Amino acid sequence: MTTVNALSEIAALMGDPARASMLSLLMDGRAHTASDLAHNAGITAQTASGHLARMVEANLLAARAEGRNRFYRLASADVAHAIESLMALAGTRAAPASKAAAWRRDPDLRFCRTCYDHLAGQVGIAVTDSLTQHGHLEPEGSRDWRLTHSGELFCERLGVDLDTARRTSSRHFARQCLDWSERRPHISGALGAAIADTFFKRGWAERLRRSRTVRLTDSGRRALGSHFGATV
Amino acid sequence: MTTVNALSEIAALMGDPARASMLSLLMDGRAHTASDLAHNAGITAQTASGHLARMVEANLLAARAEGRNRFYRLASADVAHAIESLMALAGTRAAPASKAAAWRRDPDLRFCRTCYDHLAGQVGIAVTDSLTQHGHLEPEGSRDWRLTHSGELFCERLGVDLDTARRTSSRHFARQCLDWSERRPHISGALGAAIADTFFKRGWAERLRRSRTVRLTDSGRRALGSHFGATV
DNA sequence: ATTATGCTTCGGTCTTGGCCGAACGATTGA
DNA sequence: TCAATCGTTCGGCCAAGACCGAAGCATAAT
Repeated sequence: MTTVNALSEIAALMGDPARASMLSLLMDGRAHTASDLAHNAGITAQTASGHLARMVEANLLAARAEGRNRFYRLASADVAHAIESLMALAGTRAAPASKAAAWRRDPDLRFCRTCYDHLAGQVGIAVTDSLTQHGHLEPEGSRDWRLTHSGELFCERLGVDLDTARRTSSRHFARQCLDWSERRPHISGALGAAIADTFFKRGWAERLRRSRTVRLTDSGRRALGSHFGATV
Repeated sequence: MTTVNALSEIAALMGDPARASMLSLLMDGRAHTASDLAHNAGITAQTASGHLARMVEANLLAARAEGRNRFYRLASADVAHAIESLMALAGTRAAPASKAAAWRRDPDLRFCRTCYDHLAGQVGIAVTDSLTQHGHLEPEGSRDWRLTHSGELFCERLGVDLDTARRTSSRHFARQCLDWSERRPHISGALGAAIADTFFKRGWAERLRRSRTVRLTDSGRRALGSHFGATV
């Protein structure tokens, strides 16, 4: 039964503190240089290089060379989701007053963050809820959404790049992603990423330096009200 | 940021081959004795005892003493689902002709297996589909099902112990669980477990020795036709 | 009582693998 | 061409932890 080995190999890769630190940083969905990841994990470049090579080998990460830099990112949304599921599990540990669960109570992280490449937290839920309540989005099956005709018009009015989103055929267009802090689904997939892009491009939200936390700007707060009819 | 430590600690626990082997065995949803788990993992009882204690400490497992035996089981369905997500990730490894992915092609496992404590695979999907198509079950939200009035009558006629299922209030009653082989949701939660129980009690299905594989008996095949209007 | 079985704790061995210093290759800029 | 930067490979050091033998403590069977 090789299923056991496969499980332990993948888990062992995630089980090293240095590698887990790198994976956590990469959970923001962006690509980071090797030295960036090394510094963040508190190890030297040589050591990091070995870790990164092993994770690329195991298809957890993808690497892209650019000049003398080398950028690493999570290999797929599946990897991100597996990491999220482990984090959620870690959060439910019984240890009373466990410090390990402190991050789950981080109010900024619960308010707005990136989940791989789309918006999550209260803001992600607010956007998703607004779209469904206005009939722009409908659940389709148990894991997808369907963008209605009115939804297409709404997105175009907002400046969401639907064409590019549709063109990435290798990827689910509109996916339901379970939000660990809100315990409800928000929108992910190519459409979710395109919507998040719009938020960043129009200055409604900005990523924080070294974390998944996203700050909603004042204009973003206004936009949520005027475009989505939501207050957060 | 302690989220990193939490992630690496949980993953490291799953990352040891012996522990992964135990977890895999426990994925059948049943409780196993310490010696059973030790033998299955190919290690001595002392070593296994240490592993088990650590996993209980981390709330991955729950232990129950019975006579001079000690039974261990997965602590929650969440643990089972996290393991499934890692296994799914391991299955998508690029390695061409990888032996690690062989188990994903096991036809018996795809046909019928236990997923923690309910039925999965083609049979699990067939049961779920039949219930929804006859209006006994309706999707509720993105992660649950609702048992309709006709569904209650149907279950009672079948001999499903709805009272007990309802009484386990600590648990979701009817949950959608994504089937990795069929890529569609089947029914889990207390109701899913009660339905699986019925299949075993009435001799429609039987668990195989040391695996998650479930064999559908001849009477089970007939029952699927007569009660559920399904052929598999 | 005595013996057998299941499980655990303790102590010690040994392998695995993470880590860094040093050296090297590749790319960019002066 | 020379220097600076980023990344990698190599070699050796070292600690974490997986493993087992021996012993102890329950519970159950005779």
